[in-house]
Amino acid sequence: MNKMNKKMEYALMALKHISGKSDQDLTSAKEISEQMHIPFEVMAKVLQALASRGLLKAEYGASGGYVLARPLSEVSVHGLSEMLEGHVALTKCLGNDEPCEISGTCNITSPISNLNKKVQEFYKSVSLSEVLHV
Amino acid sequence: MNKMNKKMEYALMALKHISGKSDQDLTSAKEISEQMHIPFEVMAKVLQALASRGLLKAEYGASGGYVLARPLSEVSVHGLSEMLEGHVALTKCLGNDEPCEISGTCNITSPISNLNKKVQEFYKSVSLSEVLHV
DNA sequence: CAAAATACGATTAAATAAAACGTATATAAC
DNA sequence: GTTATATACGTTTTATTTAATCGTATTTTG
Repeated sequence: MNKMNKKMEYALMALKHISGKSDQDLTSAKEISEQMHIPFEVMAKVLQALASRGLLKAEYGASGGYVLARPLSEVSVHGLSEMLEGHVALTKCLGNDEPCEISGTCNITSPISNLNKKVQEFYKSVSLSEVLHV
Repeated sequence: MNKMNKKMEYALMALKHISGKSDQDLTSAKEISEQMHIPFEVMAKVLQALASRGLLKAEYGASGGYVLARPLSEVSVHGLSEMLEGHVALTKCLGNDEPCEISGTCNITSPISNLNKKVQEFYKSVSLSEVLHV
């Protein structure tokens, strides 16, 4: 129940790291992965995901790297997890892609849906700048 | 990030089922597992866990079963997940049993701890009666 | 052109969760 | 008392999910 995954941890570490630098100072995936002792390939993918969703801006080529594209105060924890994982929900059946095998006899369809909504609202209410103290 | 596990789902289903009956009407693990199409052994363990933590009262023998021991308004979602999983936290490093391999270079120790506290407070604020509409 | 960076699909490995198995114990019905 | 049915609980196996690795392409600086 309710555990954070590595992608999320790595993303928070990277954002904390990047937000401590000036806008002209690019940060490479290698730089973060080495300083934080995180596998390079995994860190790179996390940064790519954040860049493709518009939170970071990527510069190609040698001496390239990433820089913040939006202020962290504008992005919530929920927003970040959506950038990394797409649709986020308490259970698979809420994603409506898979109808769930026991949906015919399930007696908590509505309760789960309501709780899910509450949880999402909570995570939407917490900004990244608040979490990271930046 | 933030997914509910099966134990939790099964527990909510069982509590919803049990709470719809009178205090004299015992509910067996078999009854719930068959009606909800949940593996009997798994359902049985969930009920045992809830009984050992005082949320349910167990009656032995033929015609035995479970009955609510405490009102659901007194127990939170956080409380329920603790009954099923013990210590609950966003990350393993917060459980302080395992010190985490990158703790020396981790730059989000305090942010994670603060976020974890907020999340726990949120889940403590939601009662089971509220979730289950009982 | 060579070096160093992002981009991204595919595969493999590790960790976790879920389910199944086996046995013991308690109690009601007969 | 014997049988049937229930809880109790530790162990093992299987399935699923997550994390990490591999391989290759593209871009840009020097």
